[in-house]
Amino acid sequence: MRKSKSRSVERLLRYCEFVKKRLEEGKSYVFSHELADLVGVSPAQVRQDLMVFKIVGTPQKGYPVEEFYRVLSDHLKSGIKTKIILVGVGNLGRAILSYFIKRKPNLEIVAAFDSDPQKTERIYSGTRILHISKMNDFILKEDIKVALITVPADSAQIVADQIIKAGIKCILNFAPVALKTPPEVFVEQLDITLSIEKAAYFANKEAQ
Amino acid sequence: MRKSKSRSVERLLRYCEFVKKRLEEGKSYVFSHELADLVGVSPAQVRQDLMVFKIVGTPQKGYPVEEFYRVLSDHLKSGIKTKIILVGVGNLGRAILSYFIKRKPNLEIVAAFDSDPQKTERIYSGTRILHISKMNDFILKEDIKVALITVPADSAQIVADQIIKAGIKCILNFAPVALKTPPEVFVEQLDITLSIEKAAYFANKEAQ
DNA sequence: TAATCATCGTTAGTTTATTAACGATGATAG
DNA sequence: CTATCATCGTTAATAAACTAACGATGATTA
Repeated sequence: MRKSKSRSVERLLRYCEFVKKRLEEGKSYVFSHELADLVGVSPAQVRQDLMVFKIVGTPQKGYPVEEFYRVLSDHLKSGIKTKIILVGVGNLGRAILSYFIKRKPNLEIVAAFDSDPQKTERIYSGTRILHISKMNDFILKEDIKVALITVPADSAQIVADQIIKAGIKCILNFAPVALKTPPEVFVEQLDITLSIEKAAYFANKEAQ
Repeated sequence: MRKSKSRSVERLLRYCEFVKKRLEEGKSYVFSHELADLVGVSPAQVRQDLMVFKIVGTPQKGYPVEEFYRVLSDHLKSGIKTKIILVGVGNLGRAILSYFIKRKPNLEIVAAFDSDPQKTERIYSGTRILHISKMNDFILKEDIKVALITVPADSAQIVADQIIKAGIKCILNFAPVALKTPPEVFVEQLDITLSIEKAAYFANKEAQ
């Protein structure tokens, strides 16, 4: 899948949340440089992002918050709640389950899966944990499109192949391997340990 | 800080780990396309990464694993264990503490900090949790250079300013705001919720 | 020995992402 | 009323990240 708009989508999601807050505060306008500060890019980048959506601002006033929010939330949020599954209830999987629960109203982790029978058929942080043998059916019946992979590195590709065959279209991969997937599947890599290692690397380099 | 080498550092860390495994398996050589598959780039990119370190391979055989590992680990890992602190012991902070513990032998989260006295002066997942008022001294005395920020969005900047003043050089920011920092400080943004939202966005777009 | 071929090192080119620049606008102040 | 000026929309330029391409190498096979 084209990652082309990937970064801009991140920004748009942030803009949207920020502008919603503005709206609730009763403010009518917002400037590009305020949004730029929020997400850490130049005002030019913000204006470019908004250009695509024909959100027009006026100099001296900025962008009208109400229209801004309406247009963006229309584009970004589908009316329905997006159902998500998590695969791999190890340390990281549990960490994410306990962190993410009810964090966003229109996103829900509806089930988690693991191959270890000791971990399954119970509830963790409000989420059902089922045996991996039930995963295919679940994805199909519940029409799940988004999955978080939190299995060890050497199982990640196997899991990915399996869930893609079952109908998953978007994967957040927390395992430290690159997944081979068909081009229409969106994959985002998110390796916390690697990020920490990288930070440590820069810290030690600076020191010299 | 120049993010220039940031992505290549990620790859080098992965190469290093992979090559170490190869070494333990008793294999003598590794090909660029094997490393490319591992990290999800082209073999050309891998060869370019290695060029910088003068790691030379031979056609038909590939790169010599032993020299490869020696050169890279020399460059990437400092001999000493890197000490890390975590600021903000909410859901996310606890999640990371419980996940990360003893994951990498030369990285250690040596303490966590929070402003809530109810959470402090105890141990969570093997990590001491101290009151935030002790943070400055701790950073100075223990010579900490790396910090994970897991506080809510509206406190993140305040925390960042404070720890940078105390001597922190590298920040992993899990809060959903861009931090304003001096150019010599390395900041990595890591917003799990945002990534999930983004995946949900693509899932819903695909559906149409 | 000679031909083949996978892979190497390196340079050039492409794509993606972001910033710079600049004329246009229209609110505000003199 | 006019001048000023912050900000807008848009295009051009720059920077970063990655891939393509190609001659060179040297192991393998005929």
